[in-house]
Amino acid sequence: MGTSMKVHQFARGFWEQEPSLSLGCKRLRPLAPKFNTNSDSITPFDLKSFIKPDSGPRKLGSDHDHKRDSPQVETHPGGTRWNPTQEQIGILEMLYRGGMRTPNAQQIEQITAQLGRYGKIEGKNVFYWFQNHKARERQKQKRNSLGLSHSPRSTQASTITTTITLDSRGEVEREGDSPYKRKSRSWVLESLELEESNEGDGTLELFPLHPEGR
Amino acid sequence: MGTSMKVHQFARGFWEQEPSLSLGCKRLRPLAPKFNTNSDSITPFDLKSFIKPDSGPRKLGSDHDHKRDSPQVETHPGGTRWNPTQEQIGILEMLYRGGMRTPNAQQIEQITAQLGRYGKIEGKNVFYWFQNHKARERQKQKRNSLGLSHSPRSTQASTITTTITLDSRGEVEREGDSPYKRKSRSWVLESLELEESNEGDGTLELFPLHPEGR
DNA sequence: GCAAATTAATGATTTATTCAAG
DNA sequence: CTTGAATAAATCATTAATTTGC
Repeated sequence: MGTSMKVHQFARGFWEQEPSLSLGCKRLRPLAPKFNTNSDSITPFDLKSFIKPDSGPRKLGSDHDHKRDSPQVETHPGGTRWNPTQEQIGILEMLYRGGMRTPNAQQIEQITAQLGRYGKIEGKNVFYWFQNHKARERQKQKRNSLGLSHSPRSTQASTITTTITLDSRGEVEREGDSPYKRKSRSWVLESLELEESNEGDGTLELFPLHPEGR
Repeated sequence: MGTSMKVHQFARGFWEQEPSLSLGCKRLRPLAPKFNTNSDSITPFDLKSFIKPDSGPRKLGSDHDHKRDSPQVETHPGGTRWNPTQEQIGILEMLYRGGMRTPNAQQIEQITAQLGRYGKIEGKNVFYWFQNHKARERQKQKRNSLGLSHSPRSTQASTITTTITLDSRGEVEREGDSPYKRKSRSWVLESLELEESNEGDGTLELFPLHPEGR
């Protein structure tokens, strides 16, 4: 328990050499009397340790039985993206209409748990769904208000406005009315089988959690 | 897959507390209304549980500090935001100039480990640093090219050419010329001392990892 | 010389845009 | 075409550097 750190990733690194980039980009005000307090045996910063060992690009999504993770290259893993079921979508929309905009960590956790009953899903899927749905609803609305005077083509009639009764006591935030409120972002551990061996070899996956804004 | 979705722990963000006062506040968990999830997965999906329980809507705006120390302060012991030391900045810049743009999970992990020698740092700090630095270098450059479009004076005479020894074997990718490549985002567990078994929620913190793109 | 007030940097979040799988 | 996924741009918020008045 404390400080276990393990990663699971799926990407390759990038070491690009920028020829010019230049611009010293030094801090303009380096005058700060900030000194590192520790001065013990600081290794001279071994650059090599930063080199990407290239080792572990992992696939994500469907995790097959990679007992010993085969150094699978990052080729698109099978079943890459989430494919929501009807129930999942329905619930998500219900929540959305109920006023939920950008769930926080706990909420995502729970939503994911619940939706997991209807099909495979991860926390980040929920997160992304809200992000996308919010954005797209907004842009759809904008398009409507603009094009409305023009061609009443898009049958986007009647916004649902179901206003579910969930006891969102005063906390339902409407789509556009929040002046803006900022909550801090939370970071959430997503999951993953961690039947790892000792030493924290469990692969973890996470997702960020944006509380919402503007 | 084992399909054992392990769950998520999460860490609340830092909520401003006393802007000026410093004192080791214990990290408090926001204490979410996370009721027992062990109610089996047979729950018919309780909508209520999804409603924003509060969990930290930070209305702010011109609002100032309230003195009320709600139990959800959760200020990190050290302080709120990462304050890089000179060494850390130096190394990061070195890496940046060396071509690193958006490190992947492993890289961040290592960088964080190394930089941790010089001061407190978390993985997400590294991640954010690269994001911000990249963006700000870019905008600085743009601003320059616009304002100084006529001065042939390239103030940056000699490119550093330090050519860090990292054996970026064939992995060097250019900044702007990459046609485009997209890799999936990775999410990495950052770590965390989690003590305080508040109903078994270890606080974990993570950071996302973008491979880079475009 | 110090400390409150001001300004400049920059860490952290949110939103908008883009890419591509299905 | 729809939409999940990912990145970049914009924005917010906080800390440091700097200035100012004593």
